[in-house]
Amino acid sequence: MDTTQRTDQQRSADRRRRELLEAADRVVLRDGPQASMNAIAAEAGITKPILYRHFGDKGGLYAALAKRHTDALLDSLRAALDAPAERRERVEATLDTYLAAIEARPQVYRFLMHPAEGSQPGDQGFDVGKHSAPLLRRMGEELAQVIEERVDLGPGGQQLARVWGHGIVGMMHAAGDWWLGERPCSRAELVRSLADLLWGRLAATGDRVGGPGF
Amino acid sequence: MDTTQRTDQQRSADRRRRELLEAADRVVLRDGPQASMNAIAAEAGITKPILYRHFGDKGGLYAALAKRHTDALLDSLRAALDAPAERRERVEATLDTYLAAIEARPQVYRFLMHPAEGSQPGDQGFDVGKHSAPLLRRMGEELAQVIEERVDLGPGGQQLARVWGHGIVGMMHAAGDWWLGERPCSRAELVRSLADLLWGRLAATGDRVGGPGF
DNA sequence: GACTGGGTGTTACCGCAAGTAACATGCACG
DNA sequence: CGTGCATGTTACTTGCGGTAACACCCAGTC
Repeated sequence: MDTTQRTDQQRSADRRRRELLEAADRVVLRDGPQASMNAIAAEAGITKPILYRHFGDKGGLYAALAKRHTDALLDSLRAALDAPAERRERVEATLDTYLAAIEARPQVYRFLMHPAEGSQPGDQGFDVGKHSAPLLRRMGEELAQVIEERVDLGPGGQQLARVWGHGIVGMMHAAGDWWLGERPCSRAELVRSLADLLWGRLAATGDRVGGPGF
Repeated sequence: MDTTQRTDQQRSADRRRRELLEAADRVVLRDGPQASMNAIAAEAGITKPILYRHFGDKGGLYAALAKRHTDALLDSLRAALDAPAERRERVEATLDTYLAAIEARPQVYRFLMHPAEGSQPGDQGFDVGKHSAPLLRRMGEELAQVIEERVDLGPGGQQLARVWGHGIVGMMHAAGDWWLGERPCSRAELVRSLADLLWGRLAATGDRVGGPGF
């Protein structure tokens, strides 16, 4: 009855679970986010019900899979974010880390950005606003915390930090997504451009001469 | 054979098409993005095959529906963006317009942000980077164009404007999505915070005293 | 050695949604 | 009248998420 007790069976079950996750990983890497449970089970050399015993439903498998990658990516980002360097350097390193990750494994990244989706069994709660990928939310909260810790924003700073955290993450995500599709420039250029944006260059630059209106 | 010729039948087909779109709109507004073709057909008082005759497949209906809303939203945004006012005022008006729209009709907004998704019939092209909602892409391009027209960014400005367009749109989207879910502050505060971010307040604010490291 | 319990595995099925024949009907035009 | 054509239907196929029922293996135990 001791909860910390780990029997052989429990350990082997954990190992099995990890194997299944790795098989799922391979399928997602190959087929993208619409990988079916059947395909994943086949890749793991088993059949569907076992997957369901381990993960409950597709959302459960999704969550477990997403957690692995999200944790890994967040670790990298934290490292870049907490480096002992100037703020601009840290920001650029963080952007570059994220972009390098999505560039290296676009299928995984694509998978992570999609929530549970349809799932026909009865109307699930369906809270509005829940549709953004958990990865984005977690990154936003993480960044918010770092900002709040390290930047002196005065009163109301906590809320400001959270807005900024989610905003910056969204900027990074959307720009990265677009860049991945069109590849209009090098990664370094993209990083520079985004950092410039965050550094207020939009506000600092003058109007174009001869523009419309006056 | 004249392509510009419009027979009575063609006009009535167009009207029918518009009626179907409005029915679909109603269902999406009620059921969210997982609205089934059956439900839409029932709402329109007809049956599935007619929908398929008009729109090809679910993606076609999705695209037609999305286009209507996207066009409408983009018109509002253009109005805010092109107003004869200071840049900061225009930016705040644009942010507020977007946020007001998603606040007013969250279901529609949620629908717009989701691409075709799975669609099991054979692997469609499946280009990486195609997964971001068309609305986001279009808003990004639109904003990029406005930035390029009105801000003097020097050489390489076109590319910079595009990066910024997509980045700013992503910031707006992610922050809006998070805000819609948690409602941590008023819309006006959110607008102010985001505009502050774009105005470089992150770079201008000093480090926190007594922070970690040194 | 027989009995029992839990984890692993299977086949076969349900429900549901997308998409598709194949058939029926109303209506213009020669 | 018949020929074309758009509009509408019912009834089906396919594929996926998810589940029920049954079979096996291997511990521990009397």
